[in-house]
Amino acid sequence: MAELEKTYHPENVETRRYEEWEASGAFKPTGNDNADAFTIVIPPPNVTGSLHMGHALNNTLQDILTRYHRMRGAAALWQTGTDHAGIATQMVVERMLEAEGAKRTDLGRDKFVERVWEWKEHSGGTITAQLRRLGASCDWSRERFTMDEGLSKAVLKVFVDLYKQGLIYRDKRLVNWDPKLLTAISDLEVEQREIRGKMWYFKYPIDGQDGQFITVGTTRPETMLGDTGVAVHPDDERYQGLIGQFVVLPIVGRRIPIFADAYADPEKGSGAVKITPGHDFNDFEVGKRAGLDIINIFDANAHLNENAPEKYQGMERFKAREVVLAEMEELGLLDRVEDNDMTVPHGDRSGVVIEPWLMDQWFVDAATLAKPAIEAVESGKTKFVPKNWENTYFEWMRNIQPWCVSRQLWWGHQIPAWFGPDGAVFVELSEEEAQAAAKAHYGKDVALTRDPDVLDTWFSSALWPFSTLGWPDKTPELAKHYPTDVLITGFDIIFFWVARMMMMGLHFMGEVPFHKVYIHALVRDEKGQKMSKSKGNVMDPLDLVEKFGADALRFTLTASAAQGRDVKMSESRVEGYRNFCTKIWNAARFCDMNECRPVGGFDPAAVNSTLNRWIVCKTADVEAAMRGALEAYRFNGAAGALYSFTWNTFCDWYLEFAKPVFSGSDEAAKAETRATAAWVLDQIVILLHPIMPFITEELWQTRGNRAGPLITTRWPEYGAGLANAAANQEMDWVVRLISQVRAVRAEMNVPPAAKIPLLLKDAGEGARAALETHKDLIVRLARLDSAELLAGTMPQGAVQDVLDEATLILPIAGAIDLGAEKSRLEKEIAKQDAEITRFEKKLGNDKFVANAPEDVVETEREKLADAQAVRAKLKDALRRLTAAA
RNA sequence: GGGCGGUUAGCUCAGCUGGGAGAGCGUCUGGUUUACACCCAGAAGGUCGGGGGUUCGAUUCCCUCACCGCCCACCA
Repeated sequence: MAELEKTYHPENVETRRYEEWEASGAFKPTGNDNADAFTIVIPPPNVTGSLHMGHALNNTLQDILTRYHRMRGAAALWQTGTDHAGIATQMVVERMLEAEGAKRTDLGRDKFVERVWEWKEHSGGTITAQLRRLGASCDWSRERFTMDEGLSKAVLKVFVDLYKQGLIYRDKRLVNWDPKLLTAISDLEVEQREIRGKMWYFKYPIDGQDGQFITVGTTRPETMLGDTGVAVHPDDERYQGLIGQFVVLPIVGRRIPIFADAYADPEKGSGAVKITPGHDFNDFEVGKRAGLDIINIFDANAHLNENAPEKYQGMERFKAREVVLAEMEELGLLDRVEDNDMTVPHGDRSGVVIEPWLMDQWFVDAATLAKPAIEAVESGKTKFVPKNWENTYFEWMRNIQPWCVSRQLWWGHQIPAWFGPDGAVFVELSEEEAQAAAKAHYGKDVALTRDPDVLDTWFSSALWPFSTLGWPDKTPELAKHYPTDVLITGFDIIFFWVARMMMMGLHFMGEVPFHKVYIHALVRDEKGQKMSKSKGNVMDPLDLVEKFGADALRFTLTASAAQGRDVKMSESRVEGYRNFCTKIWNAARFCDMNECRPVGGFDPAAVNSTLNRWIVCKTADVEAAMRGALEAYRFNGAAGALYSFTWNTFCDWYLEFAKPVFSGSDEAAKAETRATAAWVLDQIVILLHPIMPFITEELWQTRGNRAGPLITTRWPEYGAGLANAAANQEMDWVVRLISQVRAVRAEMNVPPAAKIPLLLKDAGEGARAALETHKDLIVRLARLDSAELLAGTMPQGAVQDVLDEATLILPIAGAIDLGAEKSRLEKEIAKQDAEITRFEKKLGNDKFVANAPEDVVETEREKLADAQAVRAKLKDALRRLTAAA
């Protein structure tokens, strides 16, 4: 056994252990061919990205589940890869070109895309290296990229199939146009920002009635150049006489109708509203109803185009606003100005104001695809954890809009659509097939032009759970690992990603892509602020890894990951869990020093001493707690149970009690305690491994001759031992432990209720020496009267078990208020009475027995029997207590 | 306008099915005893946001108010 250093140094361990794991193929799901599959697909990080705290949390949780299920014997696959991140990546490379004094358009499409690939090869691996540093045990041999050959094939097939099924179509409608990035974006990529703006009221002269005006309000004066009508509410008394008349649009001189439409709200503004169908989503609908002209006044850069009066042509939109206002004022047509709080759409990548712009784009019929995806969650085929996110999902899915999937970018999957000379479109898997289709259509070969647009990045992400497993080919991986077990992600991409994977998975695979969706919260700084570069409060997970080790960071994130709560990170907490690593390390050192070595064939159920029986029982408890917590996705619960068991139960109590045994002369007790201590430490190492893989692997391998590394050690063999250990424990250990405590006290001349300072003052020489030697333990013993024991150190659910033994414990401990105990017992009995009545009533209800599922009824019967048994025990205890008193 | 979440010790937060008010950090006291000062022992500190209800019993369930945060929609 190698001698352990005094403190644990993660920097000497983590990278080395990780490389060993990866090189040995430990991350591949090949451990057990007959095993059940356990599958997680990673939310593919942007290839341009670097690891932030959200990634660290997200991937730690995935790794915990993967390692946990792998150790439990599953063929665990954590499918990894990265996303091509269309706009983000294109922007990065464009900025690089700018620095070289070049422009994307100078290079041309092919050369540019080549540059992006080059960039990806050189710099795209940052995030995957960082994930390794964190300890992520994903199967790198299966790493995919959304633009690699296989995934691109999947994208093409999905697009073509959906097109031929009528679920993708080309349409001319208003889209969100980003005038900086020069592309359309989807509704989700539009971010509404609060702006303190103004409302300007314009007077529009009525045609043919000098001096008569109708006043309209607007927050965007420049759009008046594209007005083609003025709407008033059909019932609005004020304007009845004007309906059907015309106004002469100032500056432009266009004659446009005043018409009735319920869209105009008499309560708002002047009650009359200018209609600009070309540049406002609502106005577009109103204009369509009223048959208004649609005039587009902007070019792609949101500068005024040839449809605007000459002096405005080429003018930038906000400049045009000023000029319009000045001109209107000069004309005496600016009625008034008011402050107006409003939200203005901005591009989430570019940050500029989004312009509604009329153009041809490709759309996915999301409403049709959403139906089965809604049903799957309604029926529980896919469940969200925490469940309340299902509301968010339903809300969005039930009101889903067509998804604009075409982007005017160069980096991405180019849309497989070709146009003929007359604009007819041919959507096929390849140019050859498109040519063939065109020939069939035209009766001759024609020149085709491919649509230059690419697909929204999220289009390929939507296929991730099956495309990464080989689809459209029928691979063994696809058969074994789809549907995946659980998706772990943040709430911010429920719409972008989760919902779309549900739609695509159900449509193309006929099954949900995952059975569970675990939604974790955002990682914030310690004050609860969202981390952002501009606030300067960003914590780099890699800095924390450097400083405290990956295990400490992982444990911190895990312990903070309470359901439905934001995770607040603070360095002091990471430091605390670094200390926890040291604590474990030193417990192992202590065990080594005392020759506690793993004993082959050790049977935890066969130990004899009270101390050892107790710790074995507690170990079984913590294993059950950890397993239960993980299976309910209560990561913090698992971390908390292991933390307090390791530190408080094992180190503070068990090892302290073990010291007198080790220094004593009872060789048999010594041997058993050594073996037990070694076994418990092994259990701690095993149980902690999913959360803290590095230190546990290091301890596992340095603390004895092992058949293999911990990561590939299978858990069930240990789990069986634990179940056995728990089952064979007698429940009188509390009493026996108290007896032992009393014996130790007696040996040391320590009166049970003594206070330490008093003892020090009054103790005789022998006692003083004992006190000096064993002070910490004695302080603990002094604290450990039966009340403490009752409250703190019992196995779970033990209140009632101990009450059963109350009459035995009470006289021994002698420190308990008998009256209080009596009333407590009486209360417990009353509670059981109530329970019994409730169950009896329920089981006496014929309708319930007849209609409820059998197992439910059976459970109720069991509960009744339990309650009756507990009540009998309580009664007995009460009787004995009364007798004793 | 619709929806979701939060309000527990000085700070950051746990508290799963109603019965003990908790952890870490910080503060104070005492300790370097051969696992650990990244430690040990001990202490102080909370009317679990306000009010009402259900219950033998509410931090926990229901209603309501206040404040904070987030998401969606709308915005002439």
